[in-house]
Amino acid sequence: MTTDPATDDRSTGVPIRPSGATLRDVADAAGVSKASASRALDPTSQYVSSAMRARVLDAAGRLGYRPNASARATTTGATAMVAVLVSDIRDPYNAEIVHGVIEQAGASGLVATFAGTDHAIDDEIRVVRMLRSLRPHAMILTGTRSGSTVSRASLEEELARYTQEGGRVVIAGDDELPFDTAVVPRRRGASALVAELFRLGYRSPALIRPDHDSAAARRWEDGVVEAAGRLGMRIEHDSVVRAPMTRDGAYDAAAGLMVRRPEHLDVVLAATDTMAIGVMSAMRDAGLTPGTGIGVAGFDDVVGTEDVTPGLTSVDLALARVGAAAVELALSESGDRRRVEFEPRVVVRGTTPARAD
Amino acid sequence: MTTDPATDDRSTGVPIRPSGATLRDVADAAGVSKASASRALDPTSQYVSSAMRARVLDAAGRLGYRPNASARATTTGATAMVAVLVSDIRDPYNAEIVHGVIEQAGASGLVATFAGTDHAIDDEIRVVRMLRSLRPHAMILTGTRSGSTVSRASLEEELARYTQEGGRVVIAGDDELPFDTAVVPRRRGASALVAELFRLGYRSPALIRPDHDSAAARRWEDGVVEAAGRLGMRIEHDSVVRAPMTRDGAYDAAAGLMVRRPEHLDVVLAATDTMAIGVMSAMRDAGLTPGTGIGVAGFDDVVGTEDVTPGLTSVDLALARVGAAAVELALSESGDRRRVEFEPRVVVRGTTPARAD
DNA sequence: CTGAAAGCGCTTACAG
DNA sequence: CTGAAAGCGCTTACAG
Repeated sequence: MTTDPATDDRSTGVPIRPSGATLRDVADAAGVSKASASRALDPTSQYVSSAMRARVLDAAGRLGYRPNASARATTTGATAMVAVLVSDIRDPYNAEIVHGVIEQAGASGLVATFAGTDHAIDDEIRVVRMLRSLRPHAMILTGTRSGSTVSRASLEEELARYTQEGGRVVIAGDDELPFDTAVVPRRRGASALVAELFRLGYRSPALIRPDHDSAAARRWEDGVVEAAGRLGMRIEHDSVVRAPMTRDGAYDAAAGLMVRRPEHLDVVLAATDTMAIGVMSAMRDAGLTPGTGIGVAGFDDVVGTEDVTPGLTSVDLALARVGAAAVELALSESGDRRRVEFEPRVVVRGTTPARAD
Repeated sequence: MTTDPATDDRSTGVPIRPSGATLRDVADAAGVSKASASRALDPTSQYVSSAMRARVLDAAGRLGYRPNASARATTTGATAMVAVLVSDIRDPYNAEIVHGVIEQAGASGLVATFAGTDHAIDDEIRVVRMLRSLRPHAMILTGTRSGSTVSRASLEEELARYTQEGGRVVIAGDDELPFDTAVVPRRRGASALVAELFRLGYRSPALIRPDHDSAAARRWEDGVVEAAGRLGMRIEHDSVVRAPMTRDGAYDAAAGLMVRRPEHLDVVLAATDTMAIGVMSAMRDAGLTPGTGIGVAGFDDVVGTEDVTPGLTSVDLALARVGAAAVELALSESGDRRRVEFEPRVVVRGTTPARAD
């Protein structure tokens, strides 16, 4: 499906529509020129008599006038829009970021447009090409992407073209493409979690991590290991277990861990909340109560962890704020590449009470 | 925050952008007129010599030309876009529908735009007004909405204005606004579930339903009751329990139910999968195994029910297809109000084995 | 099959 | 403070 870059995408069978009231109509109804009507409708325009503005506003209201954004955009050169490329909107992680984008875009008077890319870089290239037509102020890339090095180069090239046209590109997620980035603070969050657990008296963690090697999983593990090393906590080699990134995968891994029970083990860290819930079940089925004796902590705080008992300690990555920050980056000028990262918030709940000793 | 309908929303501080190659540039590079270039780029245009088309396509490719969608839209009158109003994208139920919309829109050569409305009708009115500026081909409303009767009337009025301009309005969800609707088959799905359970030998269900009176909850209960009545299954009065729509809410309700244990109870139906998972926990904690003796069934099949053991019987509402169908409704002509509804799919898993008797 | 011209609905210098 | 005019980048009859 190699689309010729020059091929057009007109005529999708979409019918032409009649339009509503136009600036001309408003001007006529108010008895002024189009130019004046345009100025009266622009809240930032200075030189307009309030009498005329009132007349124009009144006429516009009566006619239900809405400015034609396309016409405006062909005049001004760009659409008041940010385009978001998201791998899969059904992933709650992405949905949270997207939510932040929508909110912030709305607050900034922009509309947000989305295109799915199904994790494939080749898809993204196609989508970027399509979106360039809309002349959005910015494109925001979120979610993970996988593809060959060649594809990656083509994607960067297509994005570069877009920036040469004056567009802005912002990444919301991992810091791996050469553009402004609103970072999802995985590494920092994992470190903060470990530091907090240390403060609560925990000393010997086990890790349940996904068995695939995603950037996300790697950053979580890096953060954990970094903080543990710094604080002098020991992570035994056999206390790092790989498992499928599901509740059941983590259940099995944790069940095995509970049988072996490494000597000083006092807390199990799972790479996601969903996995942590599997860990809790495995502990229960092994006759243990999470938080009593051995603690449990998750990561991401995006699924309904408030629903489990006892409450699951986790890390809030402020994903909605990441999305909002991406929009802000897109709207502010910049000379060189920028990077914003929020402080993640460790949320201590019942699964990691302070240890008595 | 009553926005004057006539007030403009220009000048959000968004900078003007330079643009890329233009049709003029392509025409010049190919040595033809703008008109010819335009036709050559239009795959449906008949009267173009293939020699010229080749030259133009080549030039466009070299220049990285992308047609300006805004200019095209001001010429043709409408944007190749569907606008989706969604109450909260973080709700997996909505995310699934939205996913279907994005896919189908992409396949139809349209882009999809989203605006959040936070469940409030007044918000939706504001958003519809804003979106009208974009002249999208259609607006798709999804998710639940709450608001006064007055607000509801204003919303319908604003939407009517939009349809008068030639726009199309489609609902993806419950059948309660006077527009084309892609129905989420809750009622039908609940009936089908009960029929299937009947076939498997179940005769005495208990119901755990949300304690608030949403349209969704009502439709589920209606479907259950209808099928049960039709099949001669009895639902005892004290076997319908209201509970908060969370795992824990359902847990408590089910725990109470297990203590009382209505005489012939053989299956517990929960209004959502999340609630069903709470029911399963309560049963376990009461020393029972879900599916052995008493069955459990959820609804929606949207959360990761494949992760629980035994697998949870549920109903797949085909939400992505609902989203896709909404786009299709938006693109096809219609005289009067239409309504499409898919057959939901009952997914039988380990929690409801066939009963021996 | 191809080109010159008009027009879509707006905004923005440029003159008053 | 107000208006006439030009221009944004396209598409589409209308003549060749």
